[in-house]
Amino acid sequence: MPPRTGVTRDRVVEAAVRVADASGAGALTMRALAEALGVAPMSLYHHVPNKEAILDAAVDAVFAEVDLPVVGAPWRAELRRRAASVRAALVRHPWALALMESRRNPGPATLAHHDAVLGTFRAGGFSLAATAHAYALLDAFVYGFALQEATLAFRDSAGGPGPSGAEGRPDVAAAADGLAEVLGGGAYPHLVEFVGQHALQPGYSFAASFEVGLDLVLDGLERLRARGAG
Amino acid sequence: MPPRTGVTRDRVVEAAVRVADASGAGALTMRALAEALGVAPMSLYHHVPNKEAILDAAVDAVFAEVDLPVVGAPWRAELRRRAASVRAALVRHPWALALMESRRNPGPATLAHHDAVLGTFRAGGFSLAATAHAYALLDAFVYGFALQEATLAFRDSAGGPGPSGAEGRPDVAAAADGLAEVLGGGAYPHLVEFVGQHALQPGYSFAASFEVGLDLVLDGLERLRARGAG
DNA sequence: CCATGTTACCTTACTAAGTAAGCCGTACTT
DNA sequence: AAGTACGGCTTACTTAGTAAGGTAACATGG
Repeated sequence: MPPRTGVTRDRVVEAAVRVADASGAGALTMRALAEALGVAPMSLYHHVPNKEAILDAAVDAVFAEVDLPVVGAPWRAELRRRAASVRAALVRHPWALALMESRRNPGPATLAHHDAVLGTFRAGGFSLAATAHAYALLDAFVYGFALQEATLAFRDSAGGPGPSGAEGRPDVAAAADGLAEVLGGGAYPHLVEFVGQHALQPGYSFAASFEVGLDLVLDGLERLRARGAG
Repeated sequence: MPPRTGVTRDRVVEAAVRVADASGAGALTMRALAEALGVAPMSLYHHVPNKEAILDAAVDAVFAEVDLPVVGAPWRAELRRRAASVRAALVRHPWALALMESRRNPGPATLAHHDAVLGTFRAGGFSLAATAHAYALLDAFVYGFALQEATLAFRDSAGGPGPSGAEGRPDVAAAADGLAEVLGGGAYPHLVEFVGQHALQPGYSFAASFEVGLDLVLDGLERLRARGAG
């Protein structure tokens, strides 16, 4: 059914991102990918050496979506924007984070990304040593936050019109119930307080902590920079 | 050759951790696990419903290794110790982080862990809202840092008297060579500067950034706490 | 204009992994 | 002593990655 307009490496990667977005990383099989392209499974191997290469390229495609900081512009604003952009990309493509961890071969977009960030730090007055610490801290925060969001996320079904078996269930409720059993006993009092009095309250949003944390991190970087320069 | 002393659920989990530690998450198959226990693959299913449950339990086992903060003791020192302990556990069990992301059922050790951290924040004077932001930031940093370490996967020291098997291979050199090809062209100048002038320099250690980042984060938490209280 | 090669795709089949189904011996209960 | 439940075994089905090799359409050079 799909285009059939001839498969290319780029089309394979594009389809891989689409399939993973729609149905999760688990659904990203060579067969599913082939079907999405209207082609037999083994045909993919004429454009890509193996699945690993597809995953490498898919991760790089996600990096390519990130809004790069402008080297030389005020570092704090640039890196703030880029941090939000990275997080947004990882929210759009929740499967990417898990893959990044296992990828060993950075693609061109990934390298360009690192280069821009490093350049922004350096142009902003960070020493090499300070840049190392700063980059480690900033990305630890961004990736770690995204990791937590991914862990909290119950989105296992994504509303694609897939022909796969029905999967939509009250997962949230189920999880909450599951916890309720355990929590009832009086163990974990602080957890109960936190969940009951805060996390399950109407206005609560985990995502709101991103801005707060990011600003604290950027404050820390500024002090690190000042310290290094002094 | 293994014990053969009768399989139990705990033995299965213990063996799962051992296998994953020794050969990575990819090597953790039901068949490999069965062999490690001197048993046929299907025998495992008499003690565990499925592989998912084993992974859930393995993750919980890692949490069980973490040095919990003492609720009521000075929060900064307690949470500093706990952060280092979490990182150490994730370095000992590099496969755990990837699993955590996909686990949906926290075990008792995991719940106790969260409870202790939340309690430490609360007893330290953090409001519920501040606790939410603080916990998100702190764990984003810890997990994100561990994620980066896993990605870099060089584990540069840690210095403990670990009896773990020898692992030294020219992985670093290989990766560096791979990059060198690409970097040669003059693209990525900041990356070249950083790697050449800093990261590949003798004394460099990525792990050293953990302490620096952690202290900056804790400083931030202190300001968050003061702000919330004022 | 045909033989030859190249490209892009296909069919078959092998291997590894998770696990459903059901058999069997041992040991403890009654 | 007989029954029964437990713990382990064997078999076999399903899904996934991919090795091996086949084929049709088009390009090219003699």
